Amino acid sequence: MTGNRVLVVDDEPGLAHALAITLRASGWDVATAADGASAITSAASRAPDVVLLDLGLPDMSGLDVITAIRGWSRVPIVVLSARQHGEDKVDALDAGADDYVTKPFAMNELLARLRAAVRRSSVPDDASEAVVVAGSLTVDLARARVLRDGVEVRLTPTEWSMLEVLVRNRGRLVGRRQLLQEVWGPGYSDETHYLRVYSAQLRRKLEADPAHPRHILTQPGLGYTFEV
Amino acid sequence: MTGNRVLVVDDEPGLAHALAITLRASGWDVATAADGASAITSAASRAPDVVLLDLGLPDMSGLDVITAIRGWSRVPIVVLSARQHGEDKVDALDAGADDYVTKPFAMNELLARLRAAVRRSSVPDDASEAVVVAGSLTVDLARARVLRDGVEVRLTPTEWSMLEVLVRNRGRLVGRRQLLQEVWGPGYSDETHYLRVYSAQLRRKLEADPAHPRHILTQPGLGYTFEV
DNA sequence: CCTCGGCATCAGGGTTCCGTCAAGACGGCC
DNA sequence: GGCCGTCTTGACGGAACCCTGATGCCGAGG
Repeated sequence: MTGNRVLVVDDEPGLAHALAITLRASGWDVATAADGASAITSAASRAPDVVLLDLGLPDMSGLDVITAIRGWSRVPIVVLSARQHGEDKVDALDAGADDYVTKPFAMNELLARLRAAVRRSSVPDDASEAVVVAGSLTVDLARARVLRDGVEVRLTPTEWSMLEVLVRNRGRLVGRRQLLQEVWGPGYSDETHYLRVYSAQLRRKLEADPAHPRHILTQPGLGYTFEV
Repeated sequence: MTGNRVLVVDDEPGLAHALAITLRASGWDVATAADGASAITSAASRAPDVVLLDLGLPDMSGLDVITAIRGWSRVPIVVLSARQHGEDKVDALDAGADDYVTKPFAMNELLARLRAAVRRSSVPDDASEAVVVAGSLTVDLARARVLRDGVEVRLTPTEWSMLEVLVRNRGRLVGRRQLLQEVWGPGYSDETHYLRVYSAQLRRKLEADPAHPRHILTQPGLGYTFEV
């Protein structure tokens, strides 16, 4: 776990300093930023392995920082926030954050979550020859085919498109809006009914027990996740 | 994987810098270009092993850059784009790009695709594999001949061209647009009717039961696949 | 207790897509 | 010029698919 780069974004010098010391002691290569603008440029120029982002910044909203970084990078973002309520937790995760830690926090927990975030993101995705196996399901992204218990399952174009997006983002939350845009195109961001219809069809074709799915999971209010 | 040369074409300094750092850390020899004109000249003078091209350039369309490079070089081109929807993905692949990565992307995925692109380009077609046997069918790609149950089947030039594309991509999905472009050339991307006519003719000549084909399979809404 | 919003499921109708046949259009060759 | 194989284009039946509305379920909130 040594040598991984973390970008710490926090405007409180004391906390930022404490975090930097602790992280360096754990073998991290630490860079810091005190505001949103420098956080974005630093994320671009230094290519960190994970970003630790405090939502309370002086110059801009933490959500905008997430959105800006997500404009081009999938680097894992772990959010740090004082808010107790789940309101902005949902917003942050929807904007593209990977995990969420509420202040006050235990340093051990924070370290564990950073490690977990890096571990998840380091799963390579060689799409040109990708065959994803999830239980009795086999999804061949190159051939556009799905096998269930070894037999081919016939999917319609829209079903396949939706499954493809979910599988390419396997293990990650795919927001309702993102899913709608990637499958149906821009302008369909609010047709959430489509998602229900097609997730149900996919589950009927792919899940052993469609009422209790094990792979195509609903994250209420957020979106869907494909679990391996 | 060391020593391979990559040309990074991106007009965002931050992102280009981040890409250069990450690629160098992975053993690539990196050159950069910030606009389309210098990208083309650099591709010509430096002869990179792969080109990583951001579609959003200031001076010219990314598609024109692809077309220009394809005018004299077969270097693999991996396209980077902000668009979520597959609209210009199809355009880029039709113009001659080899692969496509959508922002936001995971660095691991990008590295994997670059490696895959170089690997594919460095493995020329092996003459020993130029004869493909599928059931009672034998397709000789080098001699442009087809045998069915040992007797030669006479194909028209267009029929052979379509079969050749399918067989060279045997086991993989060949998209409708890709098929049309490779057989009829650019500008025929929407003439899907041709595909129906010629797939029917090929099936009549090659399949034992043309109504229930075992080799030339259609994937509704997507394209065709040759199955061995 | 009732309402309300989000999710899952089902069914039908309009539309698109595929396969098929066949008639012109085109071009090479004698 | 006429013949012949090939390519293009049109028409049509049937199947598959996509969208949409209706209904029921569940949990949150008043």
